[in-house]
Amino acid sequence: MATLADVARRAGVSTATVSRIINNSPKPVADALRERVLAAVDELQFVPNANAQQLARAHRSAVGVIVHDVSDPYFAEITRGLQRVATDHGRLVIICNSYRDPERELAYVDLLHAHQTAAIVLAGSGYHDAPVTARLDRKLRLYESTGGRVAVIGRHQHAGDAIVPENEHGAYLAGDALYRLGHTAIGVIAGPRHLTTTTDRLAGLRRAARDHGRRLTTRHIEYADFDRNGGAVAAGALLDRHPNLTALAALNDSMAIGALATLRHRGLDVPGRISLIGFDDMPISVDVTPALSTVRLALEEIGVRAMSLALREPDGEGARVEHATAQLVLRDSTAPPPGNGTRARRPGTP
Amino acid sequence: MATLADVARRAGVSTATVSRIINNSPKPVADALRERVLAAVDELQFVPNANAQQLARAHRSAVGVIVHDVSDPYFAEITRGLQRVATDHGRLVIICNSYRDPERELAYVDLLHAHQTAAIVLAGSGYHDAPVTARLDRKLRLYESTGGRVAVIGRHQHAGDAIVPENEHGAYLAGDALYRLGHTAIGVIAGPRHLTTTTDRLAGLRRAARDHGRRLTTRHIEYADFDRNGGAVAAGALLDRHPNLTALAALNDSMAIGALATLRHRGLDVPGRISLIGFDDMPISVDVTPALSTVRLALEEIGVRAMSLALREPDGEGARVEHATAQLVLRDSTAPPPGNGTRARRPGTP
DNA sequence: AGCCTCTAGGAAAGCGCTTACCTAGGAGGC
DNA sequence: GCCTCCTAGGTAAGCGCTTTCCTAGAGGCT
Repeated sequence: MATLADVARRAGVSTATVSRIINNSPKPVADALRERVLAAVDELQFVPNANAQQLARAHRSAVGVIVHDVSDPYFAEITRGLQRVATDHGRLVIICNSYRDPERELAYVDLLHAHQTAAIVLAGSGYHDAPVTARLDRKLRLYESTGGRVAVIGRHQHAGDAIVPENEHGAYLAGDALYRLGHTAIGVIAGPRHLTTTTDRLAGLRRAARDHGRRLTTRHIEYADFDRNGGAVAAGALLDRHPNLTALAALNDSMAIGALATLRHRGLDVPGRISLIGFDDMPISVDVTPALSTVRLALEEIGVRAMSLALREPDGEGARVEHATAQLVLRDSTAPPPGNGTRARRPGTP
Repeated sequence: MATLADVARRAGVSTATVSRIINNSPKPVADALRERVLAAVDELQFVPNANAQQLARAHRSAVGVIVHDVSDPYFAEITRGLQRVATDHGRLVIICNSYRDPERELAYVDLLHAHQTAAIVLAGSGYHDAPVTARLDRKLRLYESTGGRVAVIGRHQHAGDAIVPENEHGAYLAGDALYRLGHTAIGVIAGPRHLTTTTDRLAGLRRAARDHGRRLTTRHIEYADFDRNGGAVAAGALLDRHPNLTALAALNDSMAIGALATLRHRGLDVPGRISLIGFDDMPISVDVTPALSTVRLALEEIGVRAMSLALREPDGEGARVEHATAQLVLRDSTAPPPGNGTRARRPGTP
């Protein structure tokens, strides 16, 4: 493996000169020399050792991203936004999947810290687990104290800047839409209990119920994994328990799509017999049949904004918190309950 | 930022001892010392500088993954497999999106090389661009010559081990199935011309046509981007050109789903009026209506196998090439053409 | 012609770690 | 009781770069 010194020897110059040339530093270098060095670099197929560069240089460059799971479309979208901005700034992105395991998340923070990344973006729900949260917080602060930048997506606590999606408000919108359509027997397909996203969205649904003079009982809520299969299973459980449900609200689109499969399987027409609404507005949600009513979170844009925060120069004004708006998107999976005279309300896709 | 030396000073020992303790090297250390050091590490919140470690250490640890786009479900699935194996081996994965740009791919190979990753996994179609391919090849070989391991997915050329999906064979199966159902007017929604995956799959379709005494004319092929929108546009173009098509073969599922949207939009019943078949069997393909007939590639497994290759000890027997089998999955989007007496053949989902 | 000022390029000191090699002291053998 | 052999721990030489500081020579000025 060729080193800087090899190149220098080959070109008959000092390592300092080679270094200046390959990093095209402002220091002027004679053209003849420059060419000789470049030729040597080429002949030796020299690739500078990035670890050595990082060590010797003061500034940091790469940025780390910790998400629950990139292969989940929700995070895939966010990640796309994160990447775009990072790439535009010439930054390398290191993506880490925590698979919703807080311990792994902690380990990754250490790891990114150790690798001297310029920033860490933490995307995904927080946990209802005080000790873990506190530990995370400490690590993040420590990282910040060494000059690292932190941006979190979707959690309130912790250090650094934050993008917080309107989870409560969005869920309120979804619930409100269902009640307005005339539904009274609504089942909720919730995510894992220990995730704050679950409780935030549930809270919105509860508030909508209250506003319509109803209450969401625990027996109408089924907790499951935030994925397709979780949704399928939860829908089944809910239906077994309350055969007369006329609407299902899923706390994300993946679960809603799973629920849709269960409903289809059981021969329940959507939205004729039962309405279904999701959350997130994943790209695929328009392609299922019926097209899914949902709450839109501009996922890619959230990524873009988060990375912009992570890359901004700290202005000494402390952490910045931005909200990401949620927006109701009524498509074809919601309608008035059967037997309700109200005429179908189908604003369609905007 | 605390360094090893700070910890050593604090604990009143040498840096060598601290290093040994935090890396729990085999060298024995008295318990009293170990505790003192660990306490110091804790008090100082010491996080070792990974760059310095990498530089000083001989062995490499992280592995780099270059994919076209993680947010594309095809790559998301593969990546999931890659990650799982890497994590099981305690390796950090660095994911890089090339966004199908060969130049960016080249740059990422350099970058991963520079960062001294232990292996590079390159996933995604190759390019019909000899100069670029040659450059990539050279870079990869250079990387290998410095001890890096290389594994590629879905391309024939290049250095290192390879997993090659049966693109030609899979497409043959799809085409064959359509012809057997009695279709004669088949339109093909192809990916970008310069990708080898496109030409490989097209070749399979061509062979199927030949075997059934037909020919695939260029006018029956529409090239587009390998994504949902590409499929939607291409389907429209094809239908405009040949209104009597009774079947559409898309070269991947994303395009097929886009095509489905166009067909729905135009009021063409699938599969009653027109059949549709995809390729890849993405998880979402069962959830669209009608459920998509397709060719299954065990994506996650491909990722698992690729990472296993990348992490294996080179055995001196040279590059290993493994094939990933393609398997026909007939679901609800394919049927005999309208007016054909043959009774519907619907093996359903396995 | 002599002196001063620039400028291009080199020497060398780190960056924060790992590890081969060395040393001092204690245990054990005779 | 002295010598040898371990062993726990320390010393210091790198790993491959960047960058500060320095030097030598060229050119300009009077």
